[in-house]
Amino acid sequence: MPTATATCRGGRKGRHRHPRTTIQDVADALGLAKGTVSRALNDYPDISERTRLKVARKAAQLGYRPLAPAQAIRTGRTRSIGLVLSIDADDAQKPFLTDFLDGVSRAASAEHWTLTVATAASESDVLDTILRLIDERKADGFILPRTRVRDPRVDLCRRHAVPFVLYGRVADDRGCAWYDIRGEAAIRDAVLRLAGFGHRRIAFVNGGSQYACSRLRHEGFLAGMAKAGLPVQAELVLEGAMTREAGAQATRALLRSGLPPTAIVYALDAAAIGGIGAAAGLGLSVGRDISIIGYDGIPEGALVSPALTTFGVDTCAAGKRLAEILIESIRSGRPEELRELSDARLVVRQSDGPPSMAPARLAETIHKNLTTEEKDE
Amino acid sequence: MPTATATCRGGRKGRHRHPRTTIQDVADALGLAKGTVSRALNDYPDISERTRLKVARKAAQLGYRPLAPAQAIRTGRTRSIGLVLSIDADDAQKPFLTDFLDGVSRAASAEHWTLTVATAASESDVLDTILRLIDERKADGFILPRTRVRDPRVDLCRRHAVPFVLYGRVADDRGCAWYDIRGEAAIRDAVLRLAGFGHRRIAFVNGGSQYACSRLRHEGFLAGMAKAGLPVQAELVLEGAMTREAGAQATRALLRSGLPPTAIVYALDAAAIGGIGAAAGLGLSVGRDISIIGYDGIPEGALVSPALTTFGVDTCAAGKRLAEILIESIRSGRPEELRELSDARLVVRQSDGPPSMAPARLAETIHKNLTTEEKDE
DNA sequence: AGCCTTGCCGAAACCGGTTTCGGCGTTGAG
DNA sequence: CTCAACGCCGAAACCGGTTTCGGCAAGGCT
Repeated sequence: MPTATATCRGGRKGRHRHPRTTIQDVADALGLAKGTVSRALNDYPDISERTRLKVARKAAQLGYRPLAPAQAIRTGRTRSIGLVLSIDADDAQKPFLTDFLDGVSRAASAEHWTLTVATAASESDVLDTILRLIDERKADGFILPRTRVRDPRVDLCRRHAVPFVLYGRVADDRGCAWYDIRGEAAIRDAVLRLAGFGHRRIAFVNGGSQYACSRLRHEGFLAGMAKAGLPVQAELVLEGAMTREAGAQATRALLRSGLPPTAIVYALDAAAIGGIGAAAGLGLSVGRDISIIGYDGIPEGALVSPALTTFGVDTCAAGKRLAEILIESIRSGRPEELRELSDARLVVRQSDGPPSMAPARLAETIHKNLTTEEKDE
Repeated sequence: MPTATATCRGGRKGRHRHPRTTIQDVADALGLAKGTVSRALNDYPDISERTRLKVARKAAQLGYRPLAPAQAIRTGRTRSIGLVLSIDADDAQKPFLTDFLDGVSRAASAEHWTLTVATAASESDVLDTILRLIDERKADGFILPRTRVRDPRVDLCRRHAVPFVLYGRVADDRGCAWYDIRGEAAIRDAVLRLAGFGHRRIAFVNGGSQYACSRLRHEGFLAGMAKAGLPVQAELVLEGAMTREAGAQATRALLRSGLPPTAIVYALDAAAIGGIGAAAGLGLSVGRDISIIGYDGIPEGALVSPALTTFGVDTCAAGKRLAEILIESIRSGRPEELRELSDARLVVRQSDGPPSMAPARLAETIHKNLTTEEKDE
């Protein structure tokens, strides 16, 4: 056995404070070649069981941990999940993030992977950032949240043959792994719940139409109305309300219209919370005069008054599953087999109930409460 | 010039779908040695300005991006910031996280660094995870949030000579870079504000005593009381309330005591929000009968009723500065020179004001509102 | 003119792993 | 008994960069 160990340890550079056991150290300690140790640790079939065990034991004893970048240079794998967030996005994203990251990084850490997070300032910057991470090989694959109907990030990953998993469904999902919540079912159930209360004029305030989920939720609204036997009035379906303020505006528009709805379903809690404020501002008793149901399950919904009835999404679980799916997809190379749907859970609170009056009387009430200036609008 | 380019591109392996321009490609395109190109790109002094420019231009033209792991293997640097979160922590951490991560990853991305996030399930798991990231060289340095008075993570990083920056101050800060908010000043100002309203019995509900910030905030409370010329009653200082529920409990204990305070300062908004609920539950009008001031500036504080007067921390800016400080510290190697303090900003809302009655009468009011069972406790 | 700098670059070692290739000894079949 | 097949491992190439070392040419100095 050569004296390579001694050579390895102190001899090389005076710089390294901590000696770090390398694969060579393990090999020397056993009188094996480092290539053999590598293959033993990576379960190559041409290593005898006896050697494999010896190596595993010695590696553990020496506390050997392979240097991730050194592995990556040859294998291209870093054991890291990429996540690029766009920060200019609506505040709807905010509450979402905490639980989501919690779930993702928890699942990643469980597999001894890490999560690589980068932030982009705009839509095109997101693509640039993903590309940078791909080129620098800082991530083995990506989680793509908030999918759009036609998502350029998907094209980018496909073009570079980089694995990815979608949080949401996309128009063309060939070769895609994805996970999603059945938002359409939740919205449909919201409509049915309201119809069950006796509401007949039910409005829908949707999010941005570029997002895949908005389209599905819209379909869910239509399905619910159809199943309840109610006609859909075009003027009672609004789009693009992603923030509290936008939700408030949409709500005012609906309530001030000729024949207002007695119930409103929102695609996002943020918008619904804005809606509660707007309705209250018009002198209405939310939960009686006007019923409101949201979707998301953000914690603020429990604090607002009256507390928001909503469909809660387990965002943490979603992040967890997405990470697991991505890792599995990278390992197996078969993304199409990894697709999952989950359901939102109804959280009953105080913002909905049977209508206290018919739309016509509601219109009168609202008009009466308007100040003179407001009437001019 | 040799025909290395052709050899490089297609010839090597049939596997690589995307050809990826390597440093060799750039070198070949210019008829230079790859070592020369590397030195040119890294601003070595022995490269002529003319060559440096030629290389920079050609590299940009070819879209060359160095492979991060390949660089790391020699330099030990990955351009990535490590952040290990412990998920068992109190819910006080939750709202904090979103903005914080936003700030950190934004600053990191601006320097073309990335953020590497891992999650740990317990305190000791945090240390293991940091150690794993160090051993695998997945992070060049760490941001250590929520510092404890005596923090084992600091010892770990020191022992392994890994750069780090603290969010918070620590007992022994030799060789530490840190950033912190003057929480003690905020708590002191809260006391002075209440004293200015005419309060004389002021209580303090602190967070966990293991955290460095709790100690400072306690000092701030004492400083405020001293400056206001008020005596500190030991029974009016409570510790360990990090959650809404714990805050509610502490508040009930204070209010049911013989001579209750007319104002309470909380070290955390979460506890303060719990306190608002508890006080309201005892039939008190928060903002009149009992004044409450929090600290943190979490969004829920604006939604609760009455809205919480608090000291808001710009968590996003904190994350941003921490990332910048860490990067700078890694580059310069002089952490001690990188220490910064910032201030929380008073956010006046409705949960505080002049006292409506003296402590003795307040006690009577509270006692009157208690149900029979509650009185038995 | 001769010599010593100095500026600038090529060549090669190196980093710590992974992967390929070939060879040795053993075994089994012919 | 011979030869092929096989199991198992050593040796070396390789990955894509960084860093060291040495040498050539131009320039300054005596």
